[in-house]
Amino acid sequence: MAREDEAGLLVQVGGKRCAQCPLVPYERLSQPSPELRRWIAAFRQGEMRYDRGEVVFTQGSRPRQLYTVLSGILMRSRLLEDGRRQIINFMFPGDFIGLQSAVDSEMSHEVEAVTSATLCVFARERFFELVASQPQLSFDLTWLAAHEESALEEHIVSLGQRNARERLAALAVFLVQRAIDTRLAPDGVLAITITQGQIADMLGLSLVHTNRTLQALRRLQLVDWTLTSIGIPDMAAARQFAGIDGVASARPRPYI
Amino acid sequence: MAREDEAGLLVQVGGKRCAQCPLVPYERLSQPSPELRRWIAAFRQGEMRYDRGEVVFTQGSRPRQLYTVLSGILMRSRLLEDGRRQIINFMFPGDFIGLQSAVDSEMSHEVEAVTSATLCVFARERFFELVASQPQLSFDLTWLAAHEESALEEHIVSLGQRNARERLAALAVFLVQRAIDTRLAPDGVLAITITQGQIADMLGLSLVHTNRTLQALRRLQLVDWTLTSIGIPDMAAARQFAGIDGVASARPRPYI
DNA sequence: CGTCTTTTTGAACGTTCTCAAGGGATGTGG
DNA sequence: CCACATCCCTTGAGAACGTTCAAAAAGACG
Repeated sequence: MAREDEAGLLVQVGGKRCAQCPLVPYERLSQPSPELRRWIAAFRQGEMRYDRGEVVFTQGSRPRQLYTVLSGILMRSRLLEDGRRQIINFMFPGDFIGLQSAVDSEMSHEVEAVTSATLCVFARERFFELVASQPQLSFDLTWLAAHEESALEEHIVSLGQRNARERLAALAVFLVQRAIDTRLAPDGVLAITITQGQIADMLGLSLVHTNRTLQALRRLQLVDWTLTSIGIPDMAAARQFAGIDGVASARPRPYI
Repeated sequence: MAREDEAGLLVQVGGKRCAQCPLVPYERLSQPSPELRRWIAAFRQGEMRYDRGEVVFTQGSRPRQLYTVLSGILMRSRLLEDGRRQIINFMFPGDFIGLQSAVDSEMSHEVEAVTSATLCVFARERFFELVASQPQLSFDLTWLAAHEESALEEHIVSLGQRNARERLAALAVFLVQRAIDTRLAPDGVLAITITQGQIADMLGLSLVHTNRTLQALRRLQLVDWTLTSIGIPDMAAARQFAGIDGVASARPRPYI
């Protein structure tokens, strides 16, 4: 069921053209210049499609591709030798995948699709060329890296300082907010299939305790989280409960 | 006692010349080309020196400078409204400070000196210019961002999956290893003053439990951690105990 | 309809937290 | 040089939070 890690096999060159890139209509993304779009079109290898559960690349591998999420949601997680796993973060449309492989080191994590997803594929070898010729692109890459770092910080704060209820609420807020920002939840409800086992692996809790905590939050009417969707009846109340400062990024996400 | 956040006040332009940059002799850093060094010399504003406990910039600020660590160790931490704080990571010579301010957003954390430290100061406004003219530099920046991300991942794994003893051991290994890599602990002992309260804030543990866990590790002869230094009698045993896979980065750290 | 996955519940146990107090080291001013 | 303040470390004890083991119920899927 797992897809090949190696290049080429599933690349569908000449799928949708860049002219119909699904990211461009996102008004919250900064629009690339026509010239930048020509460059990107020339560099991209094609698109790949993954179904829920399929692995994009494994921990320890050195993929020859870099990816941008065109649609869908993915997650990256780190596996321990004894079988435990820690989910690091989720990835949404516009996110860049493979920062580490861009600089030629082993991936410290694996990436797998959470919903069906399409990725835009670039050749790793041409990364330097791309960055050298398009300084706007390296600036955007820095932007994405800085914001990813900020997201990981927030996760660290959750794991280090928040109790189980606060962690659950913070995760729900984070996911729904990102979904709203990327137009995946126009009505404030995110359709995504996440098992309680996955939540537990994200938040560093046991499955049993995750279940009980989730029930408690449901009883408090703070989150409406089922196997297939996440809803937050009162976003302000949920943020307050989780202890999240209302910091929204002013600048629109860049387009890569 | 806290230093001004504003530009200029404490900048010592014309301190040590770049020709004597303390980072260059590190054989584990990739050496910059003569041309790159000329560029860097032209862009840098000067050096700043901080003593233990002094704050480089605060959470929520928008510093007009970017920094590279020339010597010393710093930490960045995120403060919650109720006074709790979570230490995110430590920074060592060669690290870049201010990725977020490079792309013009608010800093999500504060940075403070843990030992006395000197930083190399650059103007934020000229960041784009620098990246555009020196593609090698944006590549190096990407390298640093990717490795910082990896370090944060490891921290997330600690907080999510490891118990108190394992966390303590993992942190000791991480700090000593980074110190060895940056030549701050030639004999394998790192001279750094870290209180148990700071350890607790890094690992998401209470001060009391941190203290008891530290004693347990001392009894097990796994770490030799006092207020002013960290030693690891048997590195392999400590790594094993903490559950750290022995992954060393092949490529030398870049020089920025 | 049967199988597999996911959720739910109970109960005992263990880790970690909180509260409270004392002790040691260092520094400062009288 | 002593008295006092401050900062950090240490110890005890009860309570809270979260884990583990075990089993059953509820959904999802072919």
